[in-house]
Amino acid sequence: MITMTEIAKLTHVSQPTVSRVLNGSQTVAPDIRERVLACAREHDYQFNALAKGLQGSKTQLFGVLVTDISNGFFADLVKQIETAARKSGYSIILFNSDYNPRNEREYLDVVRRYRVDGVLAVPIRETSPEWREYVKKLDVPVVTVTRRAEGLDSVYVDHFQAGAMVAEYLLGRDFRRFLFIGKDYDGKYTGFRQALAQTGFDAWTSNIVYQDDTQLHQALAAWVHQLPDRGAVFAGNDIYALRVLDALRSLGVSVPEEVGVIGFDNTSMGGYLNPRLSSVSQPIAQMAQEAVARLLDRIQHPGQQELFDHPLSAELVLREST
Amino acid sequence: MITMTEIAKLTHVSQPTVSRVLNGSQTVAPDIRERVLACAREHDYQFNALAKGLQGSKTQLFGVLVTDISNGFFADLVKQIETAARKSGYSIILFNSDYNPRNEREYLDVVRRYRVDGVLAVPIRETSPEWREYVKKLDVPVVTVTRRAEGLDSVYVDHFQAGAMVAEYLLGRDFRRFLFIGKDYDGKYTGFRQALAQTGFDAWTSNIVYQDDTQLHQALAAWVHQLPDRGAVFAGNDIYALRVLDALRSLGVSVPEEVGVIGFDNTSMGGYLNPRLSSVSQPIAQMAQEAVARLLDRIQHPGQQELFDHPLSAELVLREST
DNA sequence: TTGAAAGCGCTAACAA
DNA sequence: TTGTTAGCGCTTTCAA
Repeated sequence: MITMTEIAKLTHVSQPTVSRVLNGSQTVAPDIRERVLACAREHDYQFNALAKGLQGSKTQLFGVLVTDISNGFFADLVKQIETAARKSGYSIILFNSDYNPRNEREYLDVVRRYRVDGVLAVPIRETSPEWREYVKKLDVPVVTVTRRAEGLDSVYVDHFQAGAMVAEYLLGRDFRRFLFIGKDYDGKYTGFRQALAQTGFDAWTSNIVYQDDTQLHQALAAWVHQLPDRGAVFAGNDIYALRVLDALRSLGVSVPEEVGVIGFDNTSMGGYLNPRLSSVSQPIAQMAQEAVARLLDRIQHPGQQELFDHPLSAELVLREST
Repeated sequence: MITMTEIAKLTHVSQPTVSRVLNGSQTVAPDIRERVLACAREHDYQFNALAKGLQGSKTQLFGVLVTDISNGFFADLVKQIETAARKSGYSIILFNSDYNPRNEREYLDVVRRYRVDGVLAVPIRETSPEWREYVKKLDVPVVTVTRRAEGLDSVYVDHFQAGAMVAEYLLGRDFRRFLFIGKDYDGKYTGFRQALAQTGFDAWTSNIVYQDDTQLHQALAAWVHQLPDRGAVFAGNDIYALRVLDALRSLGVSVPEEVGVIGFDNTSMGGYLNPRLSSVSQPIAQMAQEAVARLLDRIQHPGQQELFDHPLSAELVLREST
């Protein structure tokens, strides 16, 4: 691939002059400019981003760490991030932690090796103080996406509030027993429970941690069986919801007549399922844009103090399943 | 971030010696090694990948171009590619062309700027001679994934054969009229038609290009209406299939009794749909691994002539929808 | 308006 | 076994 030095030789000017032309400096004689540009075009010159990044800090690269790109929600998120980044001339190096903290830690190192200008991360252990300390010590600005991390810039949806909103809605739809699919420390579940507790339904709600389809099937069967009232399942994400729907179908339980189901993330398939899935929608594009904007801001104004911590709100998308 | 030169100063050795230690050279005195390693650890040294890539060619970076990461199939593919690449110490720069040739073209330039060691691409216009010429002229090895590009290394599933397989299967299931959702130049459709033609069903098959749900709904309604026999819809991908299923449901058509539906890609949701979706499965992990292996091979042995063009075979995954 | 020179962080000769 | 030197491709002074 041709370099500035080579173009300089071919056009009989100095290499810095080539640099000036190619970077659009106005202080170059028109004839030289023409000659250089023509030569660059002819040889399809592409600047060496590595050399550029070597002295100035700007590599025009973001590191993007997600937990699982094969989850439609994160796939959408990455797509939006890529789009937003590209608009500012940034490319993204993608990492998939697979919910493994070891990977997450390793990728934060890799990201530094490439001297990325910033990092967008979907953290696994955003509540872990050690993790936050580690991140803060990095010499790269990091913005946390979809989850709030204390002391770090975060662009996220308030899961606690979203969970409460789901509870309120389900109560209004005359569901009286509740099952959450996911971890018990999940903010959605905390908010969900608390809202239910206020109306005295605390005792009627439980959670199960998804392991595999057989386990889910059995747990659901048991739960459905002991239902005195109409129950609702709140799935931690749409993938779980899809499986719940399938399990209920094979159990012969009608949705939403006997049991309601609501998902989380409002992935695009939801609108086409049978029954169509109610779900909690997160403003993915907005999150991506704000996160990128915030990161660019941090890059342009390093050393700024105030944290960015502005939760976005989720929205209920109601369909047939509730 | 600390550099080799700084470590050299702190430990009173020369910078190349630091380089030797950190690269595991055995020709360094144990005490010096210890001192240097301790210092590097203490300051959390991370080598500068840009500086490294600047002279040697190896950046340990792959460019990965896909058409649409938000499609579950490609999301899976990217995940597998990332995993396979990481095993060889590679990171990936991700690009999403959104089926826009202009983007594709631009990203091929960006990829060169970062001096990636190789490119894995899901091409949009793999049949276009200009595109192939352009790619061949790049000084970066490119491996085409999921689609075959004449004259380029390609790791793909034979869509023509897969389409023929679908035709054969559907005929065996007593379907007698056929509708393909997708472009008429799609290899799947070509193979599908040809196989049907051999049995005299050519006149009974047509295709529609998906635009939006309303259009799909109307086209399906018309098609269903004029069905003299039991018909089957072959969707170009599972996303289309999901929409077809939904449209048929709202048309009151029962699947698979009146109309069969088969998808393509066998994305994970298929097994949970109602009815569960038959689909054509592509060996994603295998494709990713072979593509990465092939690319590494090209990088290690540049200038090798023979092309890699070995189609993998697709597999029918039969479920309730047919 | 242009060029010469230095230097970013590293690897790769070559010398000692 | 270690250090010196040069150079990858670029930007950034500083002179001319």
